[in-house]
Amino acid sequence: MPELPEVETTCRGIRPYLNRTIVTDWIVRDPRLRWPVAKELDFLPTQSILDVQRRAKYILIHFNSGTALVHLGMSGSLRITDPDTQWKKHDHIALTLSNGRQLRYHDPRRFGCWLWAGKQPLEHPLLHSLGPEPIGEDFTTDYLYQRCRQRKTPIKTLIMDASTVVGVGNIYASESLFLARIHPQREAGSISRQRIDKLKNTIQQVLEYSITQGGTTLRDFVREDGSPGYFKQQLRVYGRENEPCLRCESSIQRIILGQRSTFFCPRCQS
DNA sequence: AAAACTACCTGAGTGC
DNA sequence: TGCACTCAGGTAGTTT
Repeated sequence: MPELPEVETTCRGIRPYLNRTIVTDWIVRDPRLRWPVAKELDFLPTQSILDVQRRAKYILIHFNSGTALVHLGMSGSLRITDPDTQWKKHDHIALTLSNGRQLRYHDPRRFGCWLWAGKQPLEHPLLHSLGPEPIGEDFTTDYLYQRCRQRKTPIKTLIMDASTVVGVGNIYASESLFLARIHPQREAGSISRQRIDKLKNTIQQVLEYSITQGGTTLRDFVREDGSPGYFKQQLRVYGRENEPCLRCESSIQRIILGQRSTFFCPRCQS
């Protein structure tokens, strides 16, 4: 499931192939994504690609006339291929480039999107009210502590809310809370500033380390060259229900929180 | 304002 | 082998 490290890995992977190329062809085999693929993208051929950036889990591809917003949803991936590579069942979109390569968008569950955001992409409705990047100077202990004040919501729900901080999905939320030794159901407003400081640091460490591993591959995620990410081997609680805690050997528990599976150690996390 | 919940989608896995 | 069913999850949008 693409979370921030997977999107960052994808961005870094495709950027060298896209920057300073010209779009020679734009192919949409199936426009039915979360929202229909934007019709403005039909004008991409002959345009130059200026840069590829990431904001939250959105990939921003900057062309001369504006920016495309690409989201991988839950099962999306982008690969660099040769144009004559056999299409796979859920390859929905392709962007052919002047360097002879092709960018392929694959998304079995079709929860992703390809939208047009014009010349001021950060003002697009999907981007303008997002919280700070977790790996960036705006995500401070004071900020996170203030966001928690008076909030009765479980801390896991709060850190997964993109208006608080972007990029922390279900996997990394469980992992960060384990490392910070905070119970996922703990009321956000009841946590001390010291533990919030610890949590802010563990969120950053987990995400940064996962990026060095190329992200986490559970099922679908592949890098731009088709290879998996290796952070799965580093997961301490996610997906380990009834397995021993790596710290105290208690049985890892799974609960449902905000409709999502949540893993934690009942002894280490209070 | 905040919290809780829904919808969107397909493949994998399970039980009969 | 096949059918019916559940589960997984990012996040915008709706309801309480």
